[in-house]
Parts: sequence; structure tokens; C-alpha cells
Amino acid sequence: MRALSKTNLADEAIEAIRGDILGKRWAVGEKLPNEASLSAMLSVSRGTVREAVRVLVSQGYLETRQGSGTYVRSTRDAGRPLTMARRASLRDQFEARCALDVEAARLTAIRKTPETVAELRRLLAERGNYDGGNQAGFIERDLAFHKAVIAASGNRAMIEIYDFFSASIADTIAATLGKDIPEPDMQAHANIVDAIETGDADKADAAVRRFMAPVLAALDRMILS
Amino acid sequence: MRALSKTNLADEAIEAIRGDILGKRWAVGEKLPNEASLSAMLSVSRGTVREAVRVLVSQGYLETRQGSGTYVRSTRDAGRPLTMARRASLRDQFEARCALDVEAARLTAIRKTPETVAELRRLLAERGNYDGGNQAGFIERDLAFHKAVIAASGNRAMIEIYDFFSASIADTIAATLGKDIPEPDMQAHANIVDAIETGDADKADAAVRRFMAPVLAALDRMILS
DNA sequence: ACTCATAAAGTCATCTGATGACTTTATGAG
DNA sequence: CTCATAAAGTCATCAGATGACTTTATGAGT
Repeated sequence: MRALSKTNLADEAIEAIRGDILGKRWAVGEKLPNEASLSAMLSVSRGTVREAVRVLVSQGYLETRQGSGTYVRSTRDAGRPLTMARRASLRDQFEARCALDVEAARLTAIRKTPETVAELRRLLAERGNYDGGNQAGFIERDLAFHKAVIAASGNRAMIEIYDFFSASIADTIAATLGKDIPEPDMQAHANIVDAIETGDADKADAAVRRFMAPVLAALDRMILS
Repeated sequence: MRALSKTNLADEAIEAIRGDILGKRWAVGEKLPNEASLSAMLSVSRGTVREAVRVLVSQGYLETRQGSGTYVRSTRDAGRPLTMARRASLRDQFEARCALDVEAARLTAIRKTPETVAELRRLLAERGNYDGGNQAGFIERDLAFHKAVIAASGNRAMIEIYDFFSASIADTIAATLGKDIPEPDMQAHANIVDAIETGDADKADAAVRRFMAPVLAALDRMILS
């Protein structure tokens, strides 16, 4: 089932060991097999084991004591900072953000009030069209509009996750991709608000998808080029 | 000046590199010196540099591309614990999870392979119908099926977010709501796989939505009651 | 000149072996 | 039985080599 994901040995080692930790194979405080043994167990070199162990140490699962051994510090998964998600490719993160955009727009369409619609229109007007000037400011105003759509959905979980991705994505896009990504124009944005105003979830869904498709396609071209 | 704190070289390397990243010595997207150069700069071996880099990768600061180099992914302090999302209501979390189910099913339908479909059918058969017995085991098998759909989408960001919510939701459901939530039957699950097999994203989308609607509705009734 | 397949160079991924530092355990004299 | 000390165990670090993958340079053919 992991055919799709090409991963490296160290990551596999990390997951294998983490799995054993979470699976309570070793209790808290217990000593793990030494590096040579782990190396043999996982069929990777000692250096690879060390890389895996160091990551798990940095995540609070393990603790190493020179001359003594490696010990389990916590078998708890809570508070895991979604490191994998942050490491996912820009494309994956953007795709995930799009998924949230779509679903949140549906919810917003269903739960909208005249006030939210007015607020969205206001933010859209404020955003304006990109005039070639201050790019960072424009991206910020654009993001504010999109966040407002999510916020209007009323789903706090989605809001938080959206923030999580947008920060990372905005960074990367601004710094590395620059102006090669087509910025959907005012009309495309207005279509979303219109759909939300009618309260038609399917229409809102479609509007967001039309909106995002060219951006995703552009992203693909860049990655493949 | 660090005479008092006995630390190891790899941790020092981590802090040195992280400092340079946060200090904007390299911009987002920019390539770091190669491993040999970093090794020379920090006066540590290449292996130690690799351990440091891998930790920073796991924390979202860096990204490595085999054959190309190591790049800065984010200059902001990563590792936010998403506490808000975890504190969101069960309903919101479940709704967010549904959003991921829907969008991932769309992607899986587009990117499916015969092997994927076969694996999904296998997991579904293994899951079986709930016979009133071991509930925890059944929930786990059911979750395994859903996770497989997400995994087959190939989107790592979604996979991670899904895990994030699943864990939390499973906990809450098991602890507070018990067996009052309707478990969609085998046919509803099979419909999803069928849609994926045809490669029709809209069909997959609809199948998942039909699947989730009654569960969400039940959740609403409980919350309101 | 231009295109494009291919060679060459650059870089990360991984393995192997060795040495040093530190901790734990075994040993043996007193 | 105590305790200094040797021995063994384990992590920390280094060095060198090979493989895999990506990027760049090259050159023949048009």
C-alpha cells in the first residue's frame, strides 16, 4: 500500500521505531536495543539508525545517554506537531489547502448570514486587483479574504488547519515561485461569494474548484519542469 | 561560553544551522552549502551534519532533495501544536475529517491503480460487518480502511492531518458517545471503492458524502439533545 | 543557430570500519 | 565486605567509499 510514497530508509526507520514505541513494545524508561542491534533488526546501517534515533529524540520520544544506551522517554503521541504535514511537498500542502477551501465554502454557503456575505464583499473590495506593486501586501489581503471564507464556515478545526498550511505556503510561494503563479482575478473571487450568497453548496464547491484548478496546474508545471 | 552546558556536536550543529535559518542568512527556497561544505564550516564530520540536517527537516525548517541539495523550507518557528484544532468540538473535528475523506477520495479516484483498488477491497473484506463483538477491534479495522483511501491519494499532508483528527475523534467517541453512532454498512463502503475504481472523482465525492451525512446528522442530534 | 539525447559533474543516501568518550559491570586485593 | 580498578558495553564522532538521483555541459544532427 505504500507503493505510491517513495520514502528513504531513515524515515522508514523512524516510523518503525516510533511504531514500536507507540505500540508499547518498550515501556517508558526501558532501554532500547543498542545501535548495532537496531541496525540489524531494521536492516539499515548504524548511521541510518542514528539519524532516526536523533529525530525521535528531538521529538521527545527517546533519550540517549552516552555510554549507557537509548531509552524511551514517552509513549504518548499527543502534541505531535504535525511534522510530516509540514514536510509534505508544497504541492501536497496546497492541495490540502484547496480541499479545505472547497469544503469550507460548502459549509459557509449553508450557514451564511447576510452579514458574512457583506463582510466577504468588503474584504474582496479591499483586496482589489494586483497592480504590480507591493506583492507581500497583496498576498496578505488575498489571504485575508480566503481566511474569512473559512472562518465563516464556523468550523474551528478547519480554521486552525487552514492557518497551519497557509503560513507555510505563503512563505514558499512568495519566496520561490514569485509571480509565475496565476492569481485568479476579481471575477473568480466574486463568483465564490455569489455562490455562497445563494446558499447553494454545490455551486460554491464548483466555484472554488474552478478557481483553484489553474493554480494547481501551474504548480504542477513548475514542479515537473 | 558554553562551557557549562555539556552538549554534543550534533546539537550544536542543529542550533548553528537553525540560527542561520532564523537569522535569514539563507532565504526561503535557497540552497544551503552542500554537506561537505557545512561539515567544514562547522568543523564536524559529514555524518554529524546529516544528523543535524535531518532533525531540522523533521522540524520543517529544511528540505532535502537527493541529487540536488538541501533547501530552506521555512524561516519561521515551526512546530505549532495545533491546540485550537484539538480543542475544537467533536462535531467540528469530525466535519473536518469528512472534508478530508471527500477530497482524498476524489484524488484517489484520479490516481488509483488496480493494486490500490484490490488493497481497498481486501481491507473492506477484512473489516466485515459489525457483529456486536469486539467494538474496539472493529473500529480499528474500519479506520484502517478509511486511512487506506486517504493514503492512496498520495497526499502526505492530508494523510497526516487525517491521522491527527482520527486519533482525537476515536478517543472521544469511544469515551463519551459509545455505540449510538450509526456505522455505515458494507454497501456504503463498497460504493466508495466502486466509484474509485471507475476513476470518476465526482462519483467518489458523492459516495463519501452520502456515506457521511447520516453520521454527521446523528452527531448533531446528540449534541442538540 | 537550434534541438535533443547523452555524458559529465554535483549532491544527497547509505554502508562499512575504526577510534574516542562515557557508563556500567566484573574483578580482586585489602 | 569495601572499594579502587580493569573490562565490557554503548553512544559519539570521524573517514572513506559506493550508489542513486539531479543538474549542467556537451556535441552531433538538423
